[in-house]
Order: sequence, then C-alpha cells, then structure tokens
Amino acid sequence: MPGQYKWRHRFQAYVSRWTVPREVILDLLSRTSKHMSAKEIYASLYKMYPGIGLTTVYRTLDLLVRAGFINRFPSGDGQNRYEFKSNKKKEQHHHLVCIKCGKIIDYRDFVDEELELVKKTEDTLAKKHSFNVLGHNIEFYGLCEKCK
Amino acid sequence: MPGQYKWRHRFQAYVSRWTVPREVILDLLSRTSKHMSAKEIYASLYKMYPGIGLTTVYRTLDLLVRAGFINRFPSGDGQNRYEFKSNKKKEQHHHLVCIKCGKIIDYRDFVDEELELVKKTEDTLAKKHSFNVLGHNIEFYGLCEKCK
DNA sequence: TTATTATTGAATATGGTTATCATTATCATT
DNA sequence: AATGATAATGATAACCATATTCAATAATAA
Repeated sequence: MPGQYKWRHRFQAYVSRWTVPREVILDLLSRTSKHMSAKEIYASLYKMYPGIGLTTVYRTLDLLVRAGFINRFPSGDGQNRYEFKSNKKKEQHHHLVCIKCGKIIDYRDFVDEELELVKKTEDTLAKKHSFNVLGHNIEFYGLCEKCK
Repeated sequence: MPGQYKWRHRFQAYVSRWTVPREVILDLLSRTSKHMSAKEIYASLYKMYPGIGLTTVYRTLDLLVRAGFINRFPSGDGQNRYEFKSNKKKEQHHHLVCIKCGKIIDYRDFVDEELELVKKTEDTLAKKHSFNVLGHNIEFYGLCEKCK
C-alpha cells in the first residue's frame, strides 16, 4: 500500500503508536490541495474506512497541527480548515477568502517579499516578547466575482 | 453625555435607527484597546445597561463589522474578538497570539513595510481574481513567555 | 502469545453563535 | 407633542463545531 509507512518515522517522534486513522488522515491531506474541514475529512474517509469516528478525526488533526505536519486556519464560517504543510517553496501560499460563499483562493504573489517580511517579523517578535513563534495566518477577505 | 452623537451620522448611512445598544457598544469599543469577545462586551455593558441582550450584542457587532467600524478576528479559542478600527497609522497593528493562554500582543514592527506589501497584494489580488478585497487578517501565533 | 496501555469511537456535553417571534422603541409625519 | 409604521430588541430555544467521558479495541514490548 503506497504511503503506508511514508510518515511513520517522522510521526513517531510525537506519538508512540502508528494507527490506521493517523495514517489515512495524514495521507489524505498530503494528497489533496483542498482546504478541508474536519467534517469533510471524516466524510471522505468514511467511504473507505466506515469504522472511523469523527472524534478521532478531530483528535488526530489536533495532533498533526501540534506536530507541524499540517496548518489549521479558521475559514470564516465558524469552522476550521486544514491543509498539508509543504516545505516546497513552490507550494507556499496564503489565502483569499470570500466571506459570502466561502470560496478560498490560494495566491502566490509576492511570495519572496512576504516570506522575507514574515521571517523578519517572526525573529523580531520572538526576541522582543520572548515568544516562541510557531506559525502565522495571513489572509485577505472580501467578495468574490460571483458574490459581489 | 459624551459620544452620544459622535458616531450617529456615519452610522446611519448603514442603518435607519440610532439606538442605545448601538451607541453603547460602539462607544465601549472606541474607548478600549482590549480585544473583547461578544460575551465580554455583554458582561461589561450589562452593569450599566442591565436590559441589554446578548443577541443584540452579536447582531450589533456583526453590523459594525459590515459597516467597517470594527475588526473581527478569531482568537484561536473558538470565539471571535472585536476591536475598533482606527484610521490613525500610529494605532495600526497586528496580533501575536499565544495558543495556550490566549494572550494577545499588539505589535507595530515593520508597519510601513507591511502596509506597503498589503496594499500591493490587495491591488493585485483584486485585479487578478476580480475580488472585492474588504480587509485582511495577519497574525502570528505561538507560545508566550509563561506558556512555553 | 500475552500483557500493557495508548488509542479509538459512541454517546454525551459544552460553548459560541444564530434563528424565531412577541414586545418595544425610534422617528417621520401629523 | 402625539401617532403609527416598522426597525430593532431580547428571551428562549435551536444549531453546529468541537471537547470530554469511558468502555472496548488494537499496537507494541516482552
């Protein structure tokens, strides 16, 4: 089965047991470029693994966020969405969110400038406030073509 | 009473009636630099206006966000927080949020660079995706001095 | 293979926010 | 200043995402 042991080693630095739910959730997120909610992830996995529980999805997502595998960000409609954290610069992006229909567009404009500023800000804030900066959310919101 | 008619004119471009709840909620937010949740706003106002309802607080906050008087941002603990939107450059800032205790630090570093990049990004995204950009959220998150 | 115990998942609770609807208050008109 | 149309309010209950509880299950070490 492809990917079965793909993340195992890195994952087990954070938790002791490698289980099917952890495997399939991480695998799903690594394969999609969608920004999925917990419910969507659950629904998607349920087809192939009818035993899986929504509770476990929430728990595992939380785990994956803490372990740095995925990003969690609020999507404006009251729920969080999750995406695989890529370390390829090509795939780095931020979000443009429609507050009416919820559509999310990834944008990659000014990545270099953004990353530079983000890095600089992170370093400065970390020093200045003795903060351990773990990540950031940058998003623009407004009305998409259809909704405005 | 100070502030009683302070916002009235600008406000009434968006709604037809000027009411006590609208007055006091807007007034409270304009006076504090705290990032208050709906519940906190309700609790704070309840002392002086025991008749006020939580429902109205939520409704009014929503109104104020849409009318551009205040910013709403998710604070990581599942609830939203609100802050008065200043047009004084001196007061513009973004947030550094502790994911453990919820502490929020306003930072003002690199404001010029940030604003420039934000402006540029907004313009580009608006054109490129026919998006009507209404605002943005920029926040860094991590662990504060006490929690790390 | 077995024992240990981390992990799971069903059920239930929690907590922020929203919808409903009868009552009340604002404000243009008189 | 009084009236009346209706916008706005607030109590209640519903809703929905997420968290907690706990008995059952399954992953690893021995």
